[in-house]
Amino acid sequence: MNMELSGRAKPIPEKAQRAPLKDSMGHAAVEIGLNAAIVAVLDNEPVALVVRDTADSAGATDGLPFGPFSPRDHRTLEGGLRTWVRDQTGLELGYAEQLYTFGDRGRHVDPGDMAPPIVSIGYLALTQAGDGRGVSNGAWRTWYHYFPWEDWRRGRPDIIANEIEPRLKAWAESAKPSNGPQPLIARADRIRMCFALDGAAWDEEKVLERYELLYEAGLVDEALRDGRSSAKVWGDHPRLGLPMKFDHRRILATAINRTRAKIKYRPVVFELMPDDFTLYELQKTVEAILGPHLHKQNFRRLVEGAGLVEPTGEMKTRTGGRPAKLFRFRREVLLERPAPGVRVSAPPSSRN
Amino acid sequence: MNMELSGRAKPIPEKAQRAPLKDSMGHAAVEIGLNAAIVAVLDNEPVALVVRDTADSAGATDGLPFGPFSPRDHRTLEGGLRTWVRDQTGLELGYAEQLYTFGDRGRHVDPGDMAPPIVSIGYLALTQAGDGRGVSNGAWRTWYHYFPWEDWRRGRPDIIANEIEPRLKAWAESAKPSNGPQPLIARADRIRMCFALDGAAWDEEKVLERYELLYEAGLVDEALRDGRSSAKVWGDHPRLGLPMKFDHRRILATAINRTRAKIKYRPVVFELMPDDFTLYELQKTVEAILGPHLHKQNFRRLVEGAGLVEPTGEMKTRTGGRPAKLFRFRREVLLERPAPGVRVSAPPSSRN
DNA sequence: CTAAATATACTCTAAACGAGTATAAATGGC
DNA sequence: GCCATTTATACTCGTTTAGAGTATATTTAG
Repeated sequence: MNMELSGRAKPIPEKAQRAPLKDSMGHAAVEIGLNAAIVAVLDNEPVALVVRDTADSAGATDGLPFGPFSPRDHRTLEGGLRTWVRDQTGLELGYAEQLYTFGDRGRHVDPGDMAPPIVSIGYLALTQAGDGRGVSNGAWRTWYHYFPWEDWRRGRPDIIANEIEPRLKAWAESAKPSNGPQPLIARADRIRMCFALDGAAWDEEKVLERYELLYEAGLVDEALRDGRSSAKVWGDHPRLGLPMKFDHRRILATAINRTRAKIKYRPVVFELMPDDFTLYELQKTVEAILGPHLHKQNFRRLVEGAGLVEPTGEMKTRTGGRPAKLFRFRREVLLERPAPGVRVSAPPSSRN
Repeated sequence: MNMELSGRAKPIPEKAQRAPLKDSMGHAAVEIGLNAAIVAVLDNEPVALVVRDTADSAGATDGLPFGPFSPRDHRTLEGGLRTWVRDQTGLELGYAEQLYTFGDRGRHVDPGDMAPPIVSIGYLALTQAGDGRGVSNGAWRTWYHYFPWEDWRRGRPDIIANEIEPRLKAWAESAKPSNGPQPLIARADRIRMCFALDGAAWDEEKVLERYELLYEAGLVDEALRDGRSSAKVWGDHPRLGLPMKFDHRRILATAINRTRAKIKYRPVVFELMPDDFTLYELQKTVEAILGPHLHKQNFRRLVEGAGLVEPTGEMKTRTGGRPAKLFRFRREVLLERPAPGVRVSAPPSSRN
């Protein structure tokens, strides 16, 4: 709590190897990592705030802002997170919610690298990227850098048919002559559902499921690094998305997943918007998060009909066409029954 | 992992006072508690599995099955949880999901009592209460013992109008002449929304919000115990629900909340049901969780229409009337787009 | 045999959803 | 300044779904 309030960036804490810690009963105490997936929309592009190891830029891997939770310095988990984010990026967090606590991670100890915390708590934060106070450290990067298969803005991404489908199917085949207990859902079915193969519909809310499937199949770099996959050599196949430090990519997947789900039933888009905006800008922001294109006329009807916005009275000219009315978020919806999100209606034509 | 597999119950671990633990960088390591809210439906009554201090039965407080996470013994967080539950209650957990990680708890140190873990991870488990293998320790108790204001099965519970409303309104009044920064939502509004006052509709998904509001207002025993409320004396007012150990009541509130929400959009009711059941039994189970009565004819249409169940071909006689067809869960829905839950339609007449 | 209880099929209406058409008001190139 | 283009916004229409009610079938209790 007695940390600098300035935006100057502190280096990510370097940790020596951990000595086994025990309390008086012999129960091991563990170190807890706090991690923030900070999401924004920049030029209709969904982005996350990543920090980079400044040490060696050669094998530098992106990571999320993070730091250990120390009950002595932080009164609450979220408080600790905000402190770390401020120190590392200069950003003062607004909306933040807890995502998940991960504890079953690979114990990779890359010599020269930091050891990951045993347990890490992931948070989702939503903010405006271009709200004046920029970040002093770290950079906004499209989340599609890490999850190229999630980018359906120009139709089904090629990487699915070219890379993911064949490699996953090979993985599924390799498990066929199993004599042990069959899993509840067969690998082939999981693959089909996750990646919309064989006519299945694309579900944009399966971000985490997809990443974990790829991890399990050993197709993302983290799986090999953690020693989870049997070090299969995929020849000269390109890597599937950029890897991240520790389990940060999994946390980011959880964050994207939560954002996509929550935007539909809680008014969280407005955390990503400036105070005043046009309905088209709002729609573009929703589309940046969700992917497919929405029906413009219905979108405006739904948003206005749900009482989510109210006109400011001002107009925005220079839109390239007829000037658009400016709207603001109608805060009072929070006092109405279950404050709704943007009920989106994707045209079936945009599926697949 | 090398623990007994038998159902014999182990006592809840007693801990001495904690010595400050630090790693080589000076970051404090903390002890993590794993807590299970195990939910079932017994005779159309929603119940949770609680364990009781056997030490002194006088001031005995109910608690959830729990124990510390020790990375040495547990490979995963969930694995550790399953071990603790098995040891303490003899129950082998089926469906389980992580709820939330709590870290901002009161540091109450009641001499003679155990010290609570600094960070506790709550899990929700769903199971059948009467599935043969009973529990060897612990008891199934209605969750309305701890949350009487959630029991709307016979209309609005009296405790809201008689106890909660006046005390909360007094608390809201006491904050009126504040000169500091106003909170985003006024206390009076939060009270109205949470407890459906002044014509607001009851939202059965605000379980956690309600408990936390009562905690903040100092109206639940835990608040005073934690030193969070200014020890207001509420005279001879009855206590609002039974208190629980540590933050277990908050975890149970989170569990109820999640169960009520999830049952609507994922097929989780079936974790609470035997393999074969009638549609009426299914409806009664849903109503036990959600509260209000559903429209019978529409319920069956929705459930059948969504492809959630399929007839077994058998009939159940002795229902007190015409025999009912037996159904089973149609597992294939898990392979269809977003596996749906029971889309319930509460008649507006049952609101308020 | 009859009343009461439950199961289940079917109908009806209003609202919501998804998609399309029409029109208004700006910009930019010529 | 005119016109093609672009964007904003209003309105219509058919289909689906939700909510509620009616009718009928089949059992048990007495």
